[in-house]
Amino acid sequence: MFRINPASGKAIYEQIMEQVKEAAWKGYLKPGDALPSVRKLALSLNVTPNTVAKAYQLLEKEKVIITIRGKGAFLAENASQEVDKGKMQEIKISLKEILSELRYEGYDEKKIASLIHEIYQDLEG
Amino acid sequence: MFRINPASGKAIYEQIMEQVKEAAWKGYLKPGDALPSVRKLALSLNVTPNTVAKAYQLLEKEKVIITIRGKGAFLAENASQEVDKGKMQEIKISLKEILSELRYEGYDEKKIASLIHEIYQDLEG
Amino acid sequence: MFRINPASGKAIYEQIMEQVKEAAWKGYLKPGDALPSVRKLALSLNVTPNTVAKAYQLLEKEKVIITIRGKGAFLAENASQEVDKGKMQEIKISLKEILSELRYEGYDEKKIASLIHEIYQDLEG
Amino acid sequence: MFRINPASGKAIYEQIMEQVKEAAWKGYLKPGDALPSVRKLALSLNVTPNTVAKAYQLLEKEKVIITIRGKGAFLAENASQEVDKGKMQEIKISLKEILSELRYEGYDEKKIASLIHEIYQDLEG
DNA sequence: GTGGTCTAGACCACG
DNA sequence: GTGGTCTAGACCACT
Repeated sequence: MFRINPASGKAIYEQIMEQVKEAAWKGYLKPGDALPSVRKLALSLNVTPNTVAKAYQLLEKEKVIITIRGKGAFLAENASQEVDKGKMQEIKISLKEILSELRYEGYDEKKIASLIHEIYQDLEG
Repeated sequence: MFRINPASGKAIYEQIMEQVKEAAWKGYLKPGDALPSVRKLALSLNVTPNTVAKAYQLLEKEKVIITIRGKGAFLAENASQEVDKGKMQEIKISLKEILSELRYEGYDEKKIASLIHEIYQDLEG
Repeated sequence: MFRINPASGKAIYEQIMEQVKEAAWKGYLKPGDALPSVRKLALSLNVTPNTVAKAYQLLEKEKVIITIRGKGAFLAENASQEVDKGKMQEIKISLKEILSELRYEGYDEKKIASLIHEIYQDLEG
Repeated sequence: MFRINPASGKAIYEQIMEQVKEAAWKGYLKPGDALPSVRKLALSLNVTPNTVAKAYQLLEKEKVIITIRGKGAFLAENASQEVDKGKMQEIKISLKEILSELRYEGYDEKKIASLIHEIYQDLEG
């Protein structure tokens, strides 16, 4: 269900968090749905349970999931709202960094716009 | 000349690198201009010279500056002229991911273009 | 596993980098293999961990190894597979200069080929 | 007469030494010929006289030139022999390093030989 | 004065 | 345990 890339530079627990959020966001997981147990997910990702547990704890803090002792973790009722809230800000920050890089590579606003157009068309295709 | 924020979460040497690039882009530094010496910048930023040196060495690897032993560091003549192919590909991939996410968020090309414009203006400030 | 010569004139971190590359080339290290940890290698070479870390970080920039926080450093999967274009051009330029000098020394293509062969055999040993 | 590149990474005094040796070797300077004075050369290279003086002193140590107080520096009678002596060893070392790099980039002896051939033909052309 | 390298030690995040 | 970063101080070569 989830995939991680240990060599990506990003912390594994963050990758797990992102994947849960993405699943919630794209509708693969709906409010009330059960998440895989810490142990099972740890096994399937070939990671220590500690790492998965950390991701789940942080997700609960962000009110994306709810954990019930002895039963497991479930997607919160208003998870997608919570997810959306942070998402746009993250996207904007990433976009800002990339634009800054592009600018340094000699791209002015016009060239950037044209690049964006090109990539967007690529997505549609 | 440069400012860093030790509490920003980003490594100091990375912040220095970004500021040099930004100064180059905004024209505060022109090709051939001398950068502040490692020691002086370290003093003014209240950082150890090692940290500044690390930033400068990485900038030299990226061909943003040229350092000459015993003389100092200077903005490279062709800074940002020849676009780094490998880097551009990385940037395009990141951009593609972000655009893809934006589309999920319901952004069409027009809204994306407007968002880009907004962020770009922000960078100029 | 690795040996350095502090009196060789070459920087220690460069020697480490070369030795890793050599081990990769000679097959002592295969893609995915773990490198000795920064601290262990530092101990066995009688160097500070910083020096080893510098070598490893530069090797990662060159995509020779992959480091994973908390796990260690590993030989990259595609080490030496995709040839670095920029680097190849630098190598060719150097080679051209050397061949030019050899020609001045009176070496014709045949003698050069024989010299190359001799040095190459030397490397293998 | 001489050209240096302050950004080449090589020490300037070494570059001057190499250029004198090259001039001797290629016959531009013959035994007994006067070298430019320290001050004049320093001026024309836009370098401090100290740097030129250092190069000349080392060249005298290597018996490539002879300096006479109040008169200047002159190419030694047997300069080209002295020059040749060290030259081949330097070339071999450089060649070894380059072959090592090539090997790491995935070139086996056959590919190296073919590359050498190609570059050699280029020189002839 | 300049940058390049190294040491010895520390703290942090991650697994 | 791992690597990533930073500090404080040292020595060196070069200009």
